[in-house]
Amino acid sequence: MNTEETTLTMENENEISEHKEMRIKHLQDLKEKGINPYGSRFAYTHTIGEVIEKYKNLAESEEGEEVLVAGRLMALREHGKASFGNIEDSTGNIQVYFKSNQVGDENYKNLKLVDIGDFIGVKGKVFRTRKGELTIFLDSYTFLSKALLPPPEKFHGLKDVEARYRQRYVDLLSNPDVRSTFITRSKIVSAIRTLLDKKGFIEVETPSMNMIAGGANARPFITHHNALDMDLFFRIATELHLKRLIVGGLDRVYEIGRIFRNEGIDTRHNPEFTTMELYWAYADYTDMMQITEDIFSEICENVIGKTEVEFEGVTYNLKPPFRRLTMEDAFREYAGIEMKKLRDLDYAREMAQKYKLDLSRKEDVAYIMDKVFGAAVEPHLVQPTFIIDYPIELSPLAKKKEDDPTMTYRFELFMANMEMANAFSELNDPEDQRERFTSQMKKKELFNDDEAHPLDEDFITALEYGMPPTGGIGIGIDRLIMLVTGSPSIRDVILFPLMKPRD
RNA sequence: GGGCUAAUAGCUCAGCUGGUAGAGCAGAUGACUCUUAAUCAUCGGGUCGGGGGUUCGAUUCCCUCUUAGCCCA
Repeated sequence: MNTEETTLTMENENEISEHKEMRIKHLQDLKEKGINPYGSRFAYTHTIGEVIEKYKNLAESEEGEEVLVAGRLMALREHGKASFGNIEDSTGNIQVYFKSNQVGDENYKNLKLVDIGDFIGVKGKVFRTRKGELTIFLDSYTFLSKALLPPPEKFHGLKDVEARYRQRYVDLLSNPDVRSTFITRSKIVSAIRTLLDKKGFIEVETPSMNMIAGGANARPFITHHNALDMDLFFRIATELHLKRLIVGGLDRVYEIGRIFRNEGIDTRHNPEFTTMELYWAYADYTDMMQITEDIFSEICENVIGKTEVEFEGVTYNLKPPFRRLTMEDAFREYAGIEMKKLRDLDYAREMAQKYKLDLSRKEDVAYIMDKVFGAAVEPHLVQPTFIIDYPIELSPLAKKKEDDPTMTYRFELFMANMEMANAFSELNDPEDQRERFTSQMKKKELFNDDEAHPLDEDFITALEYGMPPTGGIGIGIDRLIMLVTGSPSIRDVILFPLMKPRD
């Protein structure tokens, strides 16, 4: 397609903005001059960050070596026959100095065809201006790519929340803080891997699409395989496959994986999110508390250099040990409720009413207990707290307690009123597991509960081959990142959060 | 699911009790060879989220839809 056709297509599609029109004109002018606006490989000698680091002590009288640097032009200040600009790459932002009698008259005139947002490659010596700004004194510059659309306002950046999520590329290119959040995200995930690898765990990958979506109580997404003419479910957890691997003799495994839950969207929920699940043979849930403390504190220490994080105006201390509180004690301490009495349906209903809970869908005692806990206790769980020992009905995959078969060896970690982790001593008795699944199925029938755990026959078969006693944990990675980066919404830590289409 | 709020130039935002819109940045043209939110002069840029209603007249008032944010369940 030649230039004229390109322009026509663009103009026909929608009304073209003044800015875009001008930039297309610059593009054409460049082509007419025989300059390719979309260049190719540029062999830079330094990243911008490297130049800044290398010459941070350069004195005003000194002159550095010649460097080649590439980046996006973020600002241009013209002064007749000399101009200052700023170019930026992922490592930093540096000033460049175009001077007519240095780059040559023709090249200097072509600067008119450079727009803010364009990518250029530059060559020149590093020096420091009279005002002390580290600057590259350009001998030449090259066009690397044209930006047909202008970047957002240089001072405020892109503020519109909706636009930031929908067009994350614009958000990223104009807001350095946003880039920094996602770089931190990457560092956190990487630090988790390093820590677990050091502890002898191996990272594995298990299927995202399955015939059965198990490992949690949640509604799955459904998809369809055409060649097999078969419906499949996207995973809602990685648990059941990872435990199969424990059966198979991989004694320490983890997976950092995307999971999908067909539920509402708010500041703490995105339909797809990332969990780290870990299973450790011959360990139990007390070991899981230990490793949770290790992960949270070490990750903080490694990534932000301290074990205190600021989130929504509150300082959280992630230095171990975290407080440990049984669910029973938590009910008593924060709500004055005797948990055992909640097993009485009338009393449970009474409490549900007290906390104005909607019971239209499910009426079973365990469900109410869970909801009452959420309403009466969770708001009090600010600093990191392990809530220990959960009722058996809420924990179909956890081992029951030896001294109380109505309870399981399970804990959840709460912090900032968010559930951050969920762990248990894994149920490894296949007969017990079958009973748990069966009672979940009954719940499904009785209460039309579409979040009840499905029966996974193959998983029971795996347990029949024998699974060692095992401790397992799942950690919500997105929420961990929210905490560490101080991001109030999960959408701030997911690059491309799910958005409803416009219109 | 319910309530509240928001949507105005490419971006950030003003716009009073209704009289068809302004600024800054960005852009164009010109001046300027050490500026850095450069400066100065001139100029262009808007289906005021979509649809409907009230009115002589609606960005403004009413209804409705869409999207987003916050709070509640």
